[in-house]
Amino acid sequence: MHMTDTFQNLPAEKQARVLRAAGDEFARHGYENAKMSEIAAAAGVSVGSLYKYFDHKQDMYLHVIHRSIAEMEQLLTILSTTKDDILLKAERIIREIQRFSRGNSLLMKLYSGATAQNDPEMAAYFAREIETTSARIYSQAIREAQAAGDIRPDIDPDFSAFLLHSLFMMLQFSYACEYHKERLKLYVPEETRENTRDDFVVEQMLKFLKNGLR
Amino acid sequence: MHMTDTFQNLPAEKQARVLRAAGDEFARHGYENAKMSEIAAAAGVSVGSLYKYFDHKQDMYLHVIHRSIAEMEQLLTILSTTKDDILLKAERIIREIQRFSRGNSLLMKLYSGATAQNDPEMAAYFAREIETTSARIYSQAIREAQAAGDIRPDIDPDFSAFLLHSLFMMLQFSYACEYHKERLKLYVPEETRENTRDDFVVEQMLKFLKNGLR
Amino acid sequence: MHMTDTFQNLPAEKQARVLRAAGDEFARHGYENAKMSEIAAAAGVSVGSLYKYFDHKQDMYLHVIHRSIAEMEQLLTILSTTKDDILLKAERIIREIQRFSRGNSLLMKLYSGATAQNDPEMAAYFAREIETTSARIYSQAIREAQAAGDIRPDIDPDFSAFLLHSLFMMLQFSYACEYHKERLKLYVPEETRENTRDDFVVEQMLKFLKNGLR
Amino acid sequence: MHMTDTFQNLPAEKQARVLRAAGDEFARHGYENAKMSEIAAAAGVSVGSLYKYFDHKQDMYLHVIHRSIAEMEQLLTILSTTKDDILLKAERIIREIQRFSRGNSLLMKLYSGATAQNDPEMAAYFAREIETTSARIYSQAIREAQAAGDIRPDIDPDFSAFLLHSLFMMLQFSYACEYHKERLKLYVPEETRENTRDDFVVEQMLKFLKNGLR
DNA sequence: AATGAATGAGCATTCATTCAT
DNA sequence: TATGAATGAATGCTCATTCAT
Repeated sequence: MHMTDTFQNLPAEKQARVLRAAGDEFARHGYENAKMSEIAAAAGVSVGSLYKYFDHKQDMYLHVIHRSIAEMEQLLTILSTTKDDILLKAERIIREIQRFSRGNSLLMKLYSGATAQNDPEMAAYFAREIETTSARIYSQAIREAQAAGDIRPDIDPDFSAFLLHSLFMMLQFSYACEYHKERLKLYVPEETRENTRDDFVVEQMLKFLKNGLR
Repeated sequence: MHMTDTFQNLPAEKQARVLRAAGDEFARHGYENAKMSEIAAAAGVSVGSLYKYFDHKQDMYLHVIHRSIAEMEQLLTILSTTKDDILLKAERIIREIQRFSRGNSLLMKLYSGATAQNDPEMAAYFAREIETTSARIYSQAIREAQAAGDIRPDIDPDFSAFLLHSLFMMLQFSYACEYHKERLKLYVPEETRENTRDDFVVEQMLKFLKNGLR
Repeated sequence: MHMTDTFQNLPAEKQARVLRAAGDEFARHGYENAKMSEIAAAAGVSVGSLYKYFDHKQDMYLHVIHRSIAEMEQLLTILSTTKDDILLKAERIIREIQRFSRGNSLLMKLYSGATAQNDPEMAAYFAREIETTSARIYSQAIREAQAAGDIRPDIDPDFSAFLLHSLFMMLQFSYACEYHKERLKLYVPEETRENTRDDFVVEQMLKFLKNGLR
Repeated sequence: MHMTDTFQNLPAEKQARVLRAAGDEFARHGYENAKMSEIAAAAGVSVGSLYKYFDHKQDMYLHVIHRSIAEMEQLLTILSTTKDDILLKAERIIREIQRFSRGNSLLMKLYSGATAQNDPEMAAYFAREIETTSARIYSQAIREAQAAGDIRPDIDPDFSAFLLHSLFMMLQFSYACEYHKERLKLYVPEETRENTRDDFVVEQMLKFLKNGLR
C-alpha cells in the first residue's frame, strides 16, 4: 500500500505519533499547504525518516485518510449494530455527529478536504476508500427498515441512503468546517445555549426525515 | 473590491477572457496549484497585466468566486420568480441542476473548492458571499409554501431550507466534482442511458422531499 | 546631456515639478528602490511622459543630481564671495550647514547616496560633477587665506582643502542622514536644546580647525 | 542573531566561504543589486542552503556587516593597545588605512554602502553596530592624550574624537571607493609613485591634526 | 506631446525530495 | 535505521521600459 515496510515495523506508538502529526497538518492547512518539515517536527522525527516511512507526501496523505476512515466509521456502528427503529437510529447518529464533529474537527476538515480534492485520481480513490462502507451500511439499514415496515416500501433504498447520508455529511461539516459553520449560521443563528440549538437541530431533522416537507 | 480600476476599465470582452481563464485554472487545479502564468497564457495577456488587474493571486480568486455566484444563482430564480407549488419548483430545480452542473462543471468545482477552503478568513468570506442569497431565497420560498398550505406548518422554515439546500448542493457536486460523482456511483450505478438515471433521481428525490422516509 | 529636448522645452514649472518629485523619490528610497511610477504620480505626469523627458531611469537620476549640485553649492558662496578671515567664513559655513542640512535633508540624502554609488561609471561621474567646484573653491579660499596670512604657509592648500571639505561633508550628513545622525549621537548626545548643541559644535570645530589637537 | 543554528554548526571553512561570497557580492553590487543566486554560486552552495543559513537576504547582509566590523576594528587596536604619543598613533593609523583600505576595498565599499543605507531602521542599526566601539576608543584615546598633556585640554574629547574619526573614515573611503577615490584626485592628483603620494598624505594630515590651519 | 496599459525578464523565496554520514 | 543538511526547480510578484491610442 502507501506506507513502507519500515513504517509497518515501527513501534505502534511511533506510527501513531507520525500519523497524528500528519493528520493535524493536513487538516489544518490542506494537502497543498501542509509541510513535510512541520509534520516531522510535530512527530518528533526527522524529514529523512518521513521519507523512509512513505515514498511521497501524497502517499502519506493517502494513508492518513485511509486510517482516518476507521475513526469516522464509528458513527456507522449505530446503524449496523442495533435493531432499533430507523428514526431512533437517526436521532442517535445526529446527536453523535454533533458530539463527534465538534470533538474531532480536524478529522472532519480532513474529510472535507478530501471531498474537494482536485486531482481526479486522488478524488476517485478517496471516494471509494471513504464512501464504500457508508454506502453499503446506509443502504442495508434502509433495506432492513423497509423490511421491518419502518420505512415505506415505495422508495429506492440505495438512493434514499444517498440522500440520508448526504444530509449527515453536510451536518458533520456544519459543526467542524469553517465554510459550513458559517453557512449554517446563515440559516439558523447561533444560540447562547448550544444545547438548545442542538436539540432543535435533532428535532427538526427528524421531522423532515420522517414526513418530508408535505 | 478586489479588482483594480484598470480591470474595471477593460473592454468587457477582455475582462471575460481573463475571468474565464482564471476560473478554469482555479477550478481545474485548485487555488494552490493554479499558476498565474497559466492564467495569463490562457487569457492571452502577460503576467504583468494580471497584476495590474488584481493585486494578488488571492484577490483574483476572490473575484472569480464573486463573479461565479451570479451564475450559480440562476438556479434560484426558479424558486423566486414563479408561483408554482413548491414540489413543482423542486422538480424544476433538480432538472436544472442536472443540466447546469454537467454543463458548468468547472463552476461547480470552484464552488466545491471554496467550501473546503482551509483559511478561516477566506472560508467565512466565501460562505457569506455565496450562501447569503440562497439562505434568504430558500427560506422565503418555504415560508410562502407554508402560507399556501403546500408545506406543513409544523416545521421550521429556515432549518428545512437548510436541509433542502444541502441536498441540492450535494446533488450539484454529484454531477460535476470527481469525489461526489464517484460517491453517487457507489449508491446509484451509472446507467447506459443517462436520461433514465436522471429521471430516476428526480422521481426519488421528490418522493423523499414530499413524504420523507416513513 | 541626460534629458531630452522635450524636457527642455517644457514649461519651467513642469520641469521643476518633475525634478522635485524625482529628487524626493531618489533621496527617500535610494536609486535602486526609487520607482518611476511613483515619480510620475508625484509629479502629476504619466510614466510615458517621464520616458519622453529622459531615456532611462539612470538619466533622470544623473540629471537630478546635476541639478541638485547648484543648490548644494550655495554653501560655497560663503567662501568665494566675501573677504572675511577664513575662520569667520568657516563659522558661517558651519552654521549654514546646520540650517541647510536640516532644511534640505532630502538633498543631503541624495548627496550621500551618490557618494556610495556602486557603479564605477556613475560614481566617477558624480564625483567630478559634484566635487570639482568644491575642490576648486576650497583650494582657492585656502590659498587666499595663506596669502593674507590667515593660514600658515607651510601646509599644502589643496590637501588641507580636502580635509576641510571632508569635515564639512561629514557634518552635513550628520544633520540629515540616518546613519550619520546616529553616529554623531554616539559621540555627542543630543541635548534638549538644539541651539546649545549647535553652538557647541561650532565652537569646538573652530577650535579644532584653528589649532588642531595640540 | 541573524544567522540560523544550521549556519553556526557549519564547518568554519564553509561559513567563511559563504560570508566571503556574500561580502563580495554586496560590496560589488550594493545590497539591492546583490543576487542570492550569485552568492550561492560563488560560495559553491545551493540557493536553498543559503536560506537554511539565513532567513532572508537582509539577515545575511546584516550578518556580513556584523562580521566585517571585527576586521575593520583592527585599525582601532593601534589606538588602544600602545602607549605612544597620540600623533605617533595617528601616523600609524593613517599608514595602516592606506595599506588596509587598498587591500580590503570590498570591505570598505561595504562600509560605505552601509553608511548610505536609506532604510532608517537598518541605518540606525548599522551605525550602532559599527560605530559604537570606534566612538568609545577614539574618545578614550583623546582623553588619555589630554591627561598625558599630548593634546590641549581645552577641547572636548568626544567631539574631537568625532572629528578625528570623520577624517579617518573619509580617508579610508578615499583609497577604496569609487566616488571618494575620484574626489581625492580632484584635490591631490595621483602621482606616478604611489609611495610619494602616501607619504605626502601622512605628512600633511599630521600637520593639520597637530596645529590646525592657523 | 501625453497617456497609461502592456510587457516579460528578473529575483527572492519555498519546499518536496535526496543523500552522505 | 535515523538524521538533517543540501538541492534546485518552481512560482508569485515587481517594475523599467515600450507602444498603441
